Amino acid sequence: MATIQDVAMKAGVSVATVSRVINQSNTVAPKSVNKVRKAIVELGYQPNFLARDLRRAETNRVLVLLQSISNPYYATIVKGIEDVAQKHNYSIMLCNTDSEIAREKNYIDLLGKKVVQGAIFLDTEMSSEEINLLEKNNHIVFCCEYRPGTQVSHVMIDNYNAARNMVSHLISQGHKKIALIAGDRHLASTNQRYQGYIDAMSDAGLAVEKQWIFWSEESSFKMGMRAVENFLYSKDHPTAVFAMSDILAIGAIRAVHTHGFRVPEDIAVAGFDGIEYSAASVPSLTTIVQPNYDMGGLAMEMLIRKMKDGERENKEVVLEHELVIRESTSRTIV
Amino acid sequence: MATIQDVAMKAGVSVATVSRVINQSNTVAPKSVNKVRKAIVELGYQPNFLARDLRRAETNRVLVLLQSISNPYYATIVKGIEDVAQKHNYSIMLCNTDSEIAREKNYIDLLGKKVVQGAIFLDTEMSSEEINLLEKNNHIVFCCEYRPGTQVSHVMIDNYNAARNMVSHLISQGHKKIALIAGDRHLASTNQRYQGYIDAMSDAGLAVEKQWIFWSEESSFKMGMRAVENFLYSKDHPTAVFAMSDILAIGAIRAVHTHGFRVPEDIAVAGFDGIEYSAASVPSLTTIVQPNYDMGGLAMEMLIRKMKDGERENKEVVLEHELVIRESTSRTIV
DNA sequence: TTGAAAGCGCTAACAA
DNA sequence: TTGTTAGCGCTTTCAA
Repeated sequence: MATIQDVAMKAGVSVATVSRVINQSNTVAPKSVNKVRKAIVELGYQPNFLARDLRRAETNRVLVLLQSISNPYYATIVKGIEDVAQKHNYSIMLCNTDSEIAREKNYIDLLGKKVVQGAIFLDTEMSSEEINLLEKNNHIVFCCEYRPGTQVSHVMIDNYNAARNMVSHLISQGHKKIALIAGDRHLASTNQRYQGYIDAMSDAGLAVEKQWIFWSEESSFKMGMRAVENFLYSKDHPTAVFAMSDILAIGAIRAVHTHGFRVPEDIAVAGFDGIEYSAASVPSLTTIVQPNYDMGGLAMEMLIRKMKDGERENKEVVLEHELVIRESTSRTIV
Repeated sequence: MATIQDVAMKAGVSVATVSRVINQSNTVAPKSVNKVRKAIVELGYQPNFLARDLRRAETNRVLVLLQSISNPYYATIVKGIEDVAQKHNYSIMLCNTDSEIAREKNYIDLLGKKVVQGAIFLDTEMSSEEINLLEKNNHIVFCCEYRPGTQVSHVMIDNYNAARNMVSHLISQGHKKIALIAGDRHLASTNQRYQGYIDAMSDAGLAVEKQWIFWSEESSFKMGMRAVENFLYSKDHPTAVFAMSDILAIGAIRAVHTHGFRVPEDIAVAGFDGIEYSAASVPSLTTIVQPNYDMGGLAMEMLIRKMKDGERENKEVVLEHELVIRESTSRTIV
């Protein structure tokens, strides 16, 4: 384990000079640069980042907190974050919280412990008070989600109008009885989408039956299936289902099939998010495509401005969504 | 930003005593413990881990390298790794390489730079020489995969027999013309599965046509679709397709449908991995379920033994797989 | 253009 | 039971 001392010794210069070479200072004589380079190669030297980071009081590392990487929705967002991070010489620590508060707390502590310089939340179990407190002393940004009652930068789509668009589409296909598979009530996006659904229905003069709404804390195939089983055997059952995530929607499609009905002929199903699988499922899934890559990238850029330029202001950035109509809601296509 | 100095000052003790309290040494007088605890709370002190890690020359952090979190196959493995890591007080750094050698190199350098103490590879672009070199000076373990020609601990299933089982199942369903969608040729698992396919066919006295084998470097829906399009319009087209991953298989199913054929009636499709989708797809997918959670956990345990106990020996651990038959290959079920 | 030396915040050996 | 102090490996200021 060669240290900078060893390199200095071998090259016959001081550690300061070695440090200058490593950090591309241009005040080192070419001859010295060569000697140092040679010594570095010969010793297989790599600088100890713990020492460097301690000394510089910066790690160029940020935390990215998500519920679980098993949710494909996150994949593209993370790619956007990573690409921007890399461009600015930051690296990211991806952390699965599994929605466990203790696990999340552990990771968040990495901020106070100086292991990371900032954090992007794709998801959190913290209360709005905790979030506001955290924001006071740390650089944080929310991506694709945020907690109502907090003042923290975030980048999102217009979830209210996206949901409205989707429900209007279903109505335009002739549906009058439209069920909703809703997500976690604590999330802003859930509430906004819920309101979009309610308003679209009421604007069309359609009633919303309580038994058509299924609340699912968790976005999983299983919950999508369970929701459909709930609807199918209720009296006056819905002819269309709007799920707040593609995963829920795909579970819903599966359950409709399992029970011997067809999508979209018997029941139409629509999702939300635009994950890759939405295009590959059978039938392909009508969904709201979120600009996930860009949202991730923008969130990272906002975070970098906070960390580098000390920007204190918190902003809301809203990006465009897109309604993509596919087989699962199309009466004309099989 | 309170430091240990500040706490010592406030509590009226030395930094050593504060350090002892933080690290649960039981040689501190209860009265001192209380004073220190109080000061810590009042100052909102958190130890600087960069300093601690530098001093201790350990970070209790390990690297987990994978190609992309968008592959749901990794989700359960990572969960297994994380749970074991947490139990032993390690935390993991999850890194997407995107199969880019430069990005991978960057992450691997974190070993030499002392940011992490070990690494688990779910995937790598490195050559066997590079891997062997890396293993000399670092603690590394391969999980669910390995590179032939390397001497590195790894945990896997018996890919050869798993593939054989699957192809035999297809043959038992009456198929004689069975196509293969193969993965990245550099991976051991690909070669083993390939050989299993070849041997199962030849044991049954069945011919393997060259045009029935589609090599796909990448495990994506798109490649699964492309493969099927290739097969569909070849003369003497196959009646069954064995894909080396569930993602490829689901893409294949999608393409069969798109072209107006049915699964499994016209073409049966089998996958490999046992990802969550495999049960939720329409039709549900016959696949080889790998014990992903256990494989991840075991890999982490092997790594911990190397890091903590300095175990040098490299082992191969082989776990059981399971053939799960579902709709996509079943003639009896619709 | 270079080197000496201070010091980042912590742990741990040693002495008291 | 406690405090003093060296030092982990690096960067950076200051002086030469």
